[in-house]
Amino acid sequence: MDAAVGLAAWAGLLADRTRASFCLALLDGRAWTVGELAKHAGVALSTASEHADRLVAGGMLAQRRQGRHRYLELANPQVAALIETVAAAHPSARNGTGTPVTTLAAAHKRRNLAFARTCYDHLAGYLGVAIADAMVGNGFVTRTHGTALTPRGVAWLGQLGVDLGKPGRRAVLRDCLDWTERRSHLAGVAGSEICRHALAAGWVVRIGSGRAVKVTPVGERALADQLGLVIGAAGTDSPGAAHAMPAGARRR
Amino acid sequence: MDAAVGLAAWAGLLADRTRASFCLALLDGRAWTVGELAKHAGVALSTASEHADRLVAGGMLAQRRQGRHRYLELANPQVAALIETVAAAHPSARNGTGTPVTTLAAAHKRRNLAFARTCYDHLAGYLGVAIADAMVGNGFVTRTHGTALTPRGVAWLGQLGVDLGKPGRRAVLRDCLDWTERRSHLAGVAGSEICRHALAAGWVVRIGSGRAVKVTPVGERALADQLGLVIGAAGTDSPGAAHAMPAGARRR
DNA sequence: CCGACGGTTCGGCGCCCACCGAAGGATCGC
DNA sequence: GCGATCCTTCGGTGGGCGCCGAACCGTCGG
Repeated sequence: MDAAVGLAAWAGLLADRTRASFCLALLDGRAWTVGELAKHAGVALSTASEHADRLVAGGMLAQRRQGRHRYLELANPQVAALIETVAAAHPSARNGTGTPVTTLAAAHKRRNLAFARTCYDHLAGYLGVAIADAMVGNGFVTRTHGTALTPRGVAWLGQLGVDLGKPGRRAVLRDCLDWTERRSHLAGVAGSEICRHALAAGWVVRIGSGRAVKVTPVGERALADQLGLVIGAAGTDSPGAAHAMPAGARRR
Repeated sequence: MDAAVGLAAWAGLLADRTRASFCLALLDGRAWTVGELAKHAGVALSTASEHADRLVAGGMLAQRRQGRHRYLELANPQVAALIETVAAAHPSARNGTGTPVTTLAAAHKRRNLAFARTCYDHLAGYLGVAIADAMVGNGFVTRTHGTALTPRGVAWLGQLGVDLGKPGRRAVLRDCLDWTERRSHLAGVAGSEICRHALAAGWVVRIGSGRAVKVTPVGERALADQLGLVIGAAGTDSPGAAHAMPAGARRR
């Protein structure tokens, strides 16, 4: 009886078309913003916000607030597995429309596809995290007391032709949590300038119209020379890559 | 989006306290009448009848009409496994402070349930998990690559008089998450046959009308002989003997 | 300072649905 | 035939909740 209440409450979280749509979308293992989820489900932002509240309160989703964004993801792998199981098993799974339910395994594959992309105005994905790590390894960035550029790092940027100018309101360097890698990459003015330079110098080029980018041979050499960073042959691009991104949030 | 509708519809079947109560009750693998379910859930007969309609229409339950009775049971083992999984995993463990007003009788009932019960058509609870572990320990079941019956396990079952027959659609052996022990017990055809044999051979007998069972002296001897499994002084329906439950033996 | 933008809160609307009691079968035992 | 039992159908009621737009707030970048 008591168990029935709990079971009903849990099922109730999924028992709404919009919330179910959220959860299915989040099965890709990434974190989506409220706005992205709203657009995906076709509801107003306010509605999506309220649904997000309920899903978080019910323990189905976890959230992380970053700046003016609110990122939502499945609370844990157990929840993901459970949703997958239910979604795969419910009778109408054979919907015939050829839209199979996304599995976590498939999502991992897709992760490799989008191994490099832009996030706002800086680099993200595997590439972004790798660059961040390499800069720490080379002593250009320190993370001992928060994340900051070292004098050597400033010099390195200057040698690339990047002038950070006078300190303004925007942080010079900031960590930005990468939701495919679940680790931080570099944002802020420096992150933005690194991205700008990488594009300008032909280290990376955009793939299609989305946020995905790929590393050119020139870029591979430059990254190896400049940062000792060896990029594996990972980045296979495919039309699916851009499609895998949450709609919206592509700016600039 | 299409999938979201289906998922929401399916979850919606469980997203009601009364219907969830039905499904949980039906996890004992028996067929219940509408009247029994109504009384169990504490709703009017008419209400129960309507809920039964919805659950049948949604593919969760199957029905069989016999004379003036309408028997309801879970549609298939897959549905049973799904419900059990969801019930075991839903995060109502921290369901809030005040809830459970438990009577002593209810507590005893629950202890019996926790000790040994049927789950759909196989054994669950402490007993179910212990049997599963013992079968692994005796080399009858392997869990190296998923859970499977070994040749020795097949032979053991044969010696009990259990013939698994030809492989059909249903898995021969499957793990089923136990919601009191939070560990896996054995389901599938083999799990079902073990339960059937245990009841037929008088190893266990049902307590009252619910899912709870208790191990008989014959069963104790048989489990010790066959599996080297020593069960403490059996679960019983008498309040005084509740202490006999192998409290120290729980978990591992 | 400003405007742009993502998100939240609030009031309100409308619909869905869980529930009940009463009336109406259907089936059993006699 | 009769009454008893089990169930279904139907009308009505109440509450919950999904949805929206408008107002508001905090953050970002200039």
